[in-house]
Order: sequence, then C-alpha cells, then structure tokens
Amino acid sequence: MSKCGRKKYIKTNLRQMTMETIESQQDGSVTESVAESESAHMQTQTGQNSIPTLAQVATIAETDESAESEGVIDSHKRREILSRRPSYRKILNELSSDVPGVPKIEEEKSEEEGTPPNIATMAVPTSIYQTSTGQYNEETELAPSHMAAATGDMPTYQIRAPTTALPQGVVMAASPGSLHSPQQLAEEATRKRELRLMKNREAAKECRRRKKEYVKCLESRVAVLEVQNKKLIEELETLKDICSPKTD
DNA sequence: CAGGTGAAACGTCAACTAGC
DNA sequence: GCTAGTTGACGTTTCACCTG
Repeated sequence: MSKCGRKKYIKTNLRQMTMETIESQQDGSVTESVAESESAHMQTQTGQNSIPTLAQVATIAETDESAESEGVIDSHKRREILSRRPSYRKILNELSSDVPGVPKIEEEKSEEEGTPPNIATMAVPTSIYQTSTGQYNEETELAPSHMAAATGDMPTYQIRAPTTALPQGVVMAASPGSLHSPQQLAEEATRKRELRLMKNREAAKECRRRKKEYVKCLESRVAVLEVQNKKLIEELETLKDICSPKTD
C-alpha cells in the first residue's frame, strides 16, 4: 500500500473509530455530554442532511460490505455515510450561546486585515466584471509569487486585497454576450476557473483554521467538564458520608 | 547520511447549503 | 433557480524524527 493509500485508510477508519468511540462512551459522564451536544447539533441543525445514526451507519456499512464483495462501490452510499455536518462556525457559535465560556469563531480581522506579510506586492491588475445577473464580481488576476513562500515547484498565487472603490485601470469586462471569438470565450472561462480555484483555496484555508479552533474549543470544554464532573463526584461522596454515618 | 514514516498543511474537486 | 460559501475527501508536498 502506498503512503497516500495508507493515510487514506487511516483517515477513513479514524472517522469510523471516532463514531464508535462516541457510541462506546455513551455511558461515560463527561464524554457523553460532549458527544451528546455534538450529535444534537448534527441532528438539529441539518435536518434531513444530518449525520446518520450509528445504527444507520452500521446498516449502510453492512450493505456496503455486501456490495463491495460484489465489487460494486456506490459512491452515493459512501456519501450517505460520510454526509456533511454543519459548519464549524455554526456549531461553535451555537455552543457559545449555550455555554458562556465557549468563545465564538469570529471572522479573521486583526491578522488578515491589511496586506498579509507574504503577499507579493507586485502590481496586479484587478478588474471587476458584471455577471449576467447584474452582480459585480471582482476579477483578480493571478500573480505568481516570487517570494520565498513558494517552497514547492508549483507557483503560489496571492490575492490582492479587494478594494471598495474601483481601482485605476478597472475594466468593466464585457458581458458574456459580447464575447465573440472562441479565444475570448476560452480566456474568460480560464479566468473564471482561476478565480474560483483561488477563492476555494482561501476558503479551504479558512475552513481548516476554523476546524482547528473548533477542535481546540471542544478540547477545552472537555477539560472543564472533566473538572466539573470530578467535583460533583467528590460532592456526592461527601453527601453520602453525611447521610449514612457509619454505625460503629 | 540516506531512506522510511507520521503529521501537518496544502490545492483541488464535488456535494451541499444559505441567501438572494 | 442561481451563485457564493462551506467542508469532506483525496492526492501531494514538506518537515521533523527515527533507524539501519
């Protein structure tokens, strides 16, 4: 098995193991509350798109097993198993409204406002074009970064910070209807694709950052609840001692 | 020191949701 | 209905650490 294949295997199983762990810890005290709140969010926030129950997972897994034995892998079934959960921002923000100590995930402001340190400050032409629906989209040209940030062979691309006013040299791109030549159409398609990729790249980074924050938050919550649980157990023991004195 | 390994981060795709 | 945003999955790269 290749390295990637192994990692994939581990990742997939890790997810499954996590679900199993939550199930096996249902009788636990602290982990239960976390798992409960987690699953509650999964079920309440997404409605029909919520994470399937463990029984459902097991059922689907069984059917999958038989299907796989026949050599048929249904990607839709896989999707069902690995269905989406609500965004980390939502989960955490809801948690924060329930629990005062839980911080909210805020939009990156302080760090990301202004020019990021590794942005290449070369002049990049930025144009804004109007879509068919009348929306103004910012068309940011991709600029290969010549900074040391690029460690790999692939060039890294940086985003110019959007500006509210139309910058100099802004070109109101022609509407799709006015693009005649196939070359223009191809260029437009390429630009759109690059823009989409660039946006998604940034979105993925942001998503990962939120996920890390979310995990940290859950970990700290577990720590707090563990302490609470310990205290309550001690209190219970004390009360037990008081209520049932030894008859020596 | 070269090679193996695991973890983390990344870019991309695709499915999905929310907002308009 | 369309579009932008979100996120799981996957493949790749990079880095640190370990071992022979």
